[in-house]
Parts: sequence; C-alpha cells; structure tokens
Amino acid sequence: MDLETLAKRLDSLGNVTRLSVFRALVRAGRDGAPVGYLQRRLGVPGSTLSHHLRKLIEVGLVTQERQATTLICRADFEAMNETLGFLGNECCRDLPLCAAGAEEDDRRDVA
Amino acid sequence: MDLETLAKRLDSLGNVTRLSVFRALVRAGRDGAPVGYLQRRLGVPGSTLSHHLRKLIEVGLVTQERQATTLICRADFEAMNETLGFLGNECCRDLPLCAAGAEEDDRRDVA
DNA sequence: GCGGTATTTCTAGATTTACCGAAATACAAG
DNA sequence: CTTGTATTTCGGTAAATCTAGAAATACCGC
Repeated sequence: MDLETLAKRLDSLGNVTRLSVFRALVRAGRDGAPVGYLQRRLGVPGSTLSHHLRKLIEVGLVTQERQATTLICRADFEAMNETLGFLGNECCRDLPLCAAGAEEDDRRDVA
Repeated sequence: MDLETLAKRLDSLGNVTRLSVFRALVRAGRDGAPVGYLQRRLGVPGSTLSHHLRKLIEVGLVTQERQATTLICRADFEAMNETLGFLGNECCRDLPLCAAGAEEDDRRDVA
C-alpha cells in the first residue's frame, strides 16, 4: 500500500457520517447490514448515504453484495487491518521510542 | 475521544501532503524537525506547508515549539497512539472475528 | 535599530466536498 | 406487466479545501 492509498482511506474515514457508517458495519460483523438498515439507524437521507458509501467502497474499506432488492454492505476487515497496520508501522503504535528504529526502512521513497 | 474528534484526526491525515509531513515528523522522533526541514524535504511551498501544519496542530497530532527563529515541529505520539487505539477498538484490529464481541459495548450511543 | 533568516498570514482562484430532493433504476411478487 | 420496496443517479447549491505568491511578522546578531 502506498501513501496515496493510505491517505485516501484515512480521508474516507475522516468524516463523521462515513465513520459512523463504517463503525456500524464493523459492529454488524461478517454478516454485514443492508443500506436501509444504515439509513434508519443513522438517520441519513438515502442519497447522502449512497454518496458516502460509494467513497468507502472506492477505497476498499467496504464491499456490497446484492441480495434481491437489498444491498448488503460489509466492512472489509482485512483492508482495515492492513490500513491500521500500515499506519501503525509509520507511526509507531504504542512504542513512541521506536522512531529511531523506524528510520531503518526509510531509504526507499522521497516523502 | 468522541467520533467527531476521531474523524477530524483521520481527516487531517487523509491528505498526501499532510500524511507525508506527519510521517517525516514521526521519523524525526522525539526531537522533532524544523518547518524549514520539512519544506526542503517535501518540496512544498512555505505557505502551503504552514497551512497543512496548522491542520495537524489543530487536531492535536503535531505540536510546535519555538527555538529562536526556527519552529520545531513534533509528532504527538501519545495523541497518535490514542487515535490508533480508538480506531482499533472500533474496528477490531487483527481480530476480524471480534465483531460479535464488540457489540457488547454498543448499547450506549446512537450512531 | 538594521539586515537576514524563518515562518506565518493574507488573498484569491480552482477544485472538491457535503448535502439532499426528485427522478430513475433494480428487482421480486403477484 | 404492474405494483411496491430498495437503492442509486441526477442536478444544483453552499461550504470547505488546496494551492501558492506576496506581504507581514518573529527573532537573532551586529
């Protein structure tokens, strides 16, 4: 995963509505939840919700599967874990002092 | 930390330039790095960099300390760990199957 | 106080975003 | 093939964001 992808994913979660959607999906677990459920639960107009869902899908954090007339949405746990892992590597999760060590794999890219 | 704060922090990292700035600061470690260093390293105009830095500071992920004419910037590791932790709790870091368990502390809020 | 370096604020244009009602599409049931 | 439910696309507006040059500010050394 490159920086751009990471930034896009973070951006997609950087909005209260979308973060709420994602959280609701995480809590819905592997089974996921229909768009309508999210709509009722979050009280967001359908068009708005659809707009936000698209963003989450674009960056790979959410998937959709059609079941007859309803669309089941699911949080992509693998993608999320990958994202968190990447961010954690960059940002030294729970080891503030690892900053020096982190520089060792710093030689590749520019930014 | 509430959802709004979390969203703001994620949003602040959801931009390639800012994410690069933050990463550079993480790698600079506890000592931090001057604005000028970031400017040269990232090749971003001062005014643009300043604008992005302000955002990171606003959400508490970066701090600044004046040393004579130069401003030292530092990643706030504690804030970042807090953020990652919170996100991890919500999103079941490395335990996709914990979704069911996560619902147990789901009864409090609306979204 | 003057000169010089470091950094921010001001300003402004281009782009993107969030929002949501109305209309359109997808699909199942009868 | 009509009706009803689920969801998206369309259209348009208001607000926020990114970008960067130019001017202003902060601070040190002399």
